[in-house]
Amino acid sequence: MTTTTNSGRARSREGGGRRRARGAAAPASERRDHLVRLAAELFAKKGFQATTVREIADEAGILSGSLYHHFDSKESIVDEILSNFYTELKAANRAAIEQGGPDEALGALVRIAFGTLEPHRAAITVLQNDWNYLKGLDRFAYLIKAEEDVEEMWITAIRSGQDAGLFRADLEPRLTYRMIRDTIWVTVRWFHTDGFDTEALTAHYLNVLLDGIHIH
Amino acid sequence: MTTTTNSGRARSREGGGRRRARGAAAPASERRDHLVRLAAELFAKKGFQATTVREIADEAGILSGSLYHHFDSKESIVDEILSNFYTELKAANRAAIEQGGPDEALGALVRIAFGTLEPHRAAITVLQNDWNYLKGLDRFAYLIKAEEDVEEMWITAIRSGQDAGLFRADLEPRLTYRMIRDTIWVTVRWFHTDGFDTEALTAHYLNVLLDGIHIH
Amino acid sequence: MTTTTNSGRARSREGGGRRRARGAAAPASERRDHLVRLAAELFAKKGFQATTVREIADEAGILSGSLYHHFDSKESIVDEILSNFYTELKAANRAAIEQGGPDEALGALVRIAFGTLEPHRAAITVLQNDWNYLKGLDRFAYLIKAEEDVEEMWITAIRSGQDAGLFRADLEPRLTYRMIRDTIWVTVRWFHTDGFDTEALTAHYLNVLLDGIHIH
Amino acid sequence: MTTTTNSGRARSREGGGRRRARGAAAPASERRDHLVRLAAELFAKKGFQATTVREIADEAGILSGSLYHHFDSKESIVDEILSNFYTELKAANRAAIEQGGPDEALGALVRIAFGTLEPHRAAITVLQNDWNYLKGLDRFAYLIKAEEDVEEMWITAIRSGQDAGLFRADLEPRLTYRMIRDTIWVTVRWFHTDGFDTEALTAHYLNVLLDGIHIH
DNA sequence: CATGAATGAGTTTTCATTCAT
DNA sequence: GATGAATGAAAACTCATTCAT
Repeated sequence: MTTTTNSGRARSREGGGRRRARGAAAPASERRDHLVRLAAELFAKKGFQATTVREIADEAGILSGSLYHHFDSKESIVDEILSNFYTELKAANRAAIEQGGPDEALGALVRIAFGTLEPHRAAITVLQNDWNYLKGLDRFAYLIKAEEDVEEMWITAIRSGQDAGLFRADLEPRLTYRMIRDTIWVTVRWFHTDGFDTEALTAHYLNVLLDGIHIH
Repeated sequence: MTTTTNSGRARSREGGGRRRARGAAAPASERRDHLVRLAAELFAKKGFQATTVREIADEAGILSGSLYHHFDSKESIVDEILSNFYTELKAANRAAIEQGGPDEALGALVRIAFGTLEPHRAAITVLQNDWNYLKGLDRFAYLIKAEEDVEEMWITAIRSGQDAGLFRADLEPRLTYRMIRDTIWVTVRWFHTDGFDTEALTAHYLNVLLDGIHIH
Repeated sequence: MTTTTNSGRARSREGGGRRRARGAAAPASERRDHLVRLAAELFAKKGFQATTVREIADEAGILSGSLYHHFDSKESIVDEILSNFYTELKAANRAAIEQGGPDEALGALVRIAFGTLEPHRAAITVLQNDWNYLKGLDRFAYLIKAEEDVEEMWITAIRSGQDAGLFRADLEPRLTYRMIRDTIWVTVRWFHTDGFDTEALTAHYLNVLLDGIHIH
Repeated sequence: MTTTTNSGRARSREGGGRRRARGAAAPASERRDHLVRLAAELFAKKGFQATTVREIADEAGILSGSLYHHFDSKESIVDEILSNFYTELKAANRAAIEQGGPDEALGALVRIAFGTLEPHRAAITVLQNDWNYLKGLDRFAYLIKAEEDVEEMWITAIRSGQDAGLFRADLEPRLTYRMIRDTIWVTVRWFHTDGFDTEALTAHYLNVLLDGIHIH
């Protein structure tokens, strides 16, 4: 159930290749991490497909071929970005739901979700914009599993709140989760550029989500 | 304020081309409409960039070159899809806000938004997934204007509700609009596949949005 | 057991692609056949890997990218060459072993093998020189099967000769087949260039093979 | 007639390089020999072109760049493999043809040829599979000469047998040599893997070659 | 001796688009 | 309207080789 990075496997030439089959995760190095970060920015800004490896290399001040010293493929770069994101998200969520009552748990999940917006802006953006394309590639099948794991945690938290009589019983948990998740993550498209700060945004959302638009 | 289709203008090689000049709306024909619909499905499923004209042609049972008897370019196909959507949406919204109080108006806007999900599933999907790319193209600048027009209608409705003491005054109208719009449209990714029906979905959303998750 | 051409399947982008999935064999056309023949010459002369698609295109007087209008990949070109060869060889062999006694059958098999040298010089050359590389690719696994089919025909013929008391019983059929086959095909490397004609070569080989070097 | 290793000469960029000039045989070392052996295995398994220096380095547990402390180039590795082979083969052949009559001489040449199959499996495999490519490189011109020397020895032996009335006079010596040589060496492709042992194989071949398939 | 990073020139492949028939 | 063939520009990727540390 460990969402290990896929980086490094699935070489095309099916014959003999072996190249970094051992451990699992790619051989982290400072240089490599730096390149991943540069690529992430570009992927977020222009989209995965629309970003060329040349652009990534240009950004790093090297030639495009030189990128392949560090990565197997363009896909393996985005793989690293996305798997990092899910690894962190799952760990944070797991810690969150083990403490406090349903209200605290749900609040924590929401806050974590908002909290990922900045550090993982690129990953979330890519997930929003390019998932439709990436999901078609075998290599990213594991992300579907990761997302399901996250969903389960939310649903559990929502159910607890309903059982405790805190949350409305007529809410369909899965639907509610998706609504909240998408509502939060979709803001990645504009919250940053338009000068809202995360704190205010989080507060606003929690407010509306928990208490509605109507005046009671 | 007429958002005319852009089809046919702004050819990249502006040199010799002539082909249906003067913004005259594209020559509608059954065959053409059919092709647009096939393309829309593919754009929605695989993304605009990832869909090749060959795939569109394949789907139609013709060769890719033959598509160019009907369209100037691949872009002009998606243009048609998107402009149709905005034309309809704006018309519907305009009609909606001219009737009833703020509560009815907002409810109508929400219902219209949900109502576009099925007939314009492809357009909305493309807008979600490929907008980041498309917005970079001059030809689609008019869509930014269209979206702003829509935003204005929503904001007006929300402000009316606040002024009437119906909606909470602490809500930032623009933020609230985006939150609602994104929340609704982002469902295009799963509402269809996972067996929820539009009616139930709309009700659920309105419920949560207007009255919150908490029990009052 | 049909050695169908592999051309056209195994597209890389595993997602949605379909492109010519129907029938099986690629859509034959004169142009296409011509290109295959040009490529075959080059593959034979320089080896599969050492021949670039640019060279093939140059030979045809088109640009390298234009080749992909006709073929999926460089591999699919060589696939066509090799599968054609085995299809013909198997058909000819099958017809041969159904007539006459073991002596005639073996003679016919040898003659067929020699007979392929000229029309299928390229295929045999590629098989000699590049098989080591090609066999590593999944796409060519079917050739292993084809070769086994051929082997079986020979072994059956040899066994019949032994059972009939015509051929020496101490000969290991499989070993003998391979020795003969390789002996014949390996000549593809020089018989052509050095001015031997097929007739004389065949006679010489049959002579030595059947009656040995020694004087009796 | 000394077949000196070519290692080190004929660098492609003849401009600035200097590195171990003057045909002086390469500096043998245990480490170096080990690397050559590893490379030989890979060349035999995958072909010269298809084997990357990275794979060789991987096999040795070092980085590809480090290989260049031991070798000038990838070509110089295969050069070492091939020249070793021919040096040994010629020496052995020379010794063989100086003793006994034509029958013994031819038998000895055949036995030597078979005897090289195991210790020089890689060299012979490369010669079979990659010669077509390598022969195009200036650096390997000397191998053509070496092969001609070997051919001459065989032809001399065969002619002696014919002159002595032992071998059939109608056999063309050069053709016969090539047939025998290729017949033997081509087995390098399967004799090893399929469980035949050299002894049995040699006996079988000599048997068939000298006395034919027919019963006399 | 080895590493780690990079070069540079090449390779195969992709695909929207054009156009004579 | 459609075909079939091609263009052309760019894409991802490969890999032997170099070299400062």
